[in-house]
Amino acid sequence: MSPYDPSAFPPFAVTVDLVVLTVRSHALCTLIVRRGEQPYQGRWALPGGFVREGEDLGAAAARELVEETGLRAHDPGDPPPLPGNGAHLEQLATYGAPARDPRMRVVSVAHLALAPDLPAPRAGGDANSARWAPVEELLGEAEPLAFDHGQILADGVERARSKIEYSSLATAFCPPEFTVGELRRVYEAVWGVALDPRNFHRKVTGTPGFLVPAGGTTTRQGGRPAQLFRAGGATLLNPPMLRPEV
Amino acid sequence: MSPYDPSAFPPFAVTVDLVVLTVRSHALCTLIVRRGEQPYQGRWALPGGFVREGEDLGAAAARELVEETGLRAHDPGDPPPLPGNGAHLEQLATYGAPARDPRMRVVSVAHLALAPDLPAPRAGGDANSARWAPVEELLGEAEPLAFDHGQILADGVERARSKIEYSSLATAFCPPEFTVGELRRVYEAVWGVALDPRNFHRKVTGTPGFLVPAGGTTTRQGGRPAQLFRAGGATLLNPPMLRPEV
DNA sequence: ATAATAGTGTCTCTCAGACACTATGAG
DNA sequence: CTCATAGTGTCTGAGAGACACTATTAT
Repeated sequence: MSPYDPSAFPPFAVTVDLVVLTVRSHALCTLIVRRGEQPYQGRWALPGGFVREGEDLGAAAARELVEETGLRAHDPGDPPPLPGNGAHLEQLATYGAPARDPRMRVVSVAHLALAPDLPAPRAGGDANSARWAPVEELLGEAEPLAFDHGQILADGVERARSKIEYSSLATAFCPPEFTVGELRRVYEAVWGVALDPRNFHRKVTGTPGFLVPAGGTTTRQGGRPAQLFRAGGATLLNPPMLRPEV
Repeated sequence: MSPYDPSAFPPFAVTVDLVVLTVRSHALCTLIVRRGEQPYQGRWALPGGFVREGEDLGAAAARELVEETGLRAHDPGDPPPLPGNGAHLEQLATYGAPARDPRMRVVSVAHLALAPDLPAPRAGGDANSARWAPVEELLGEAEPLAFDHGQILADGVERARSKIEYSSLATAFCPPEFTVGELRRVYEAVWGVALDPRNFHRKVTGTPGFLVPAGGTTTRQGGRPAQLFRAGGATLLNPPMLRPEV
């Protein structure tokens, strides 16, 4: 069969939706915006928008990320261009059920972004129209997100949970310089479990290339001053960090 | 920002492309078809086609799979509806670079299918227009696939290679009843390495729920008769099978 | 002083990798 | 017989989990 006949094909709208995850006060949170129009008017939804003509999918996701958060994305392999102001961005999955939008046929290419805590939502500058919400309460049945965004969020959270097992991606949730304890609290928040601080310390400092000493110390967590580290070049964790009770 | 304005959006064509993998005579192979029209006329490409109006993305991929191979797909969680005639099918990634098709804006939702060896290509019944090719030679630079299909194939192969580490997906390459040695040869072909038969045997038979005895034995590999097994209910392998030299 | 967090050392148990050895068929 | 593959047992070393213990700050 020939791949297609360019003169006859059904037209689709293509959008990108973003699952932006961060860790705020010991909880995994995601960015949601309030819909101003029908359908699902007034309901919370994931940020997103059209892919423009001549725009690549990843570029559209990066543009939306800047518009919604001010965060500049960098590709998985590259280091952050501006230290402390970069976010990890990767394609998640594509959602195209025929009736997922009641008005027309829309295919959405969802992307997953991981960011440190710093930025406050600034969609329209209105705190009532955008906020960080704990994923725990969004995935409950109380007030579901618009469209199929609940499913997209669940898929994004599961991707993040599994990927920090075997990669250094958890450092994307941290500021440029961070302590072992802060990194451990990221794992604990994302997985929702408690990890042994001693074993965690031995594991991450003993994996070559995972962490590199940044030189200083900090007491911002209280207690004995902790060494500061930067993310090392190693992107693959072998052997992986083990998620308890799986 | 509002997700979109339904009156003004650039139109896209949406297709599905298939990376169909199987193991033939100790080599990981993929299904390719010869293009009959411009662009890339006469070049080999991945099978694929338009998503129809009112058709879900996964349904379009399953339809293309039946058209190209006669294989019926089943969802990851479910057992094969017809024993021996099912293939694993899952979404891989979406490719939408603006110039990936010179004629118009096409977004392709690539899918990955894993199938046992049995079927012969039957696209148009013409052996010259469809064939199983070892991925090794397709990923070399000799005669690249049309469009960005070389990249799609590489991504699909990498997905398969990593996923059989921590899941029971390798059984999707096997007939409904298979021996431990046949399963081992699947791992060896997909990873391109040699595995110790004794340690492999101990690992897979010692993992609860991975394999269930089917009752009989076979000597189709020569040597001492081997027990036949079916894939068990366990889909997640914990601890995972380790890929050597990583 | 106490509380809090950082960091080290030590024990045990599981498991991967290496490999000797036995079992059972085909020729 | 030989050869091929199936299957079991045993040793060793790496590493995860549990947890005692010390170190260094704030209050």
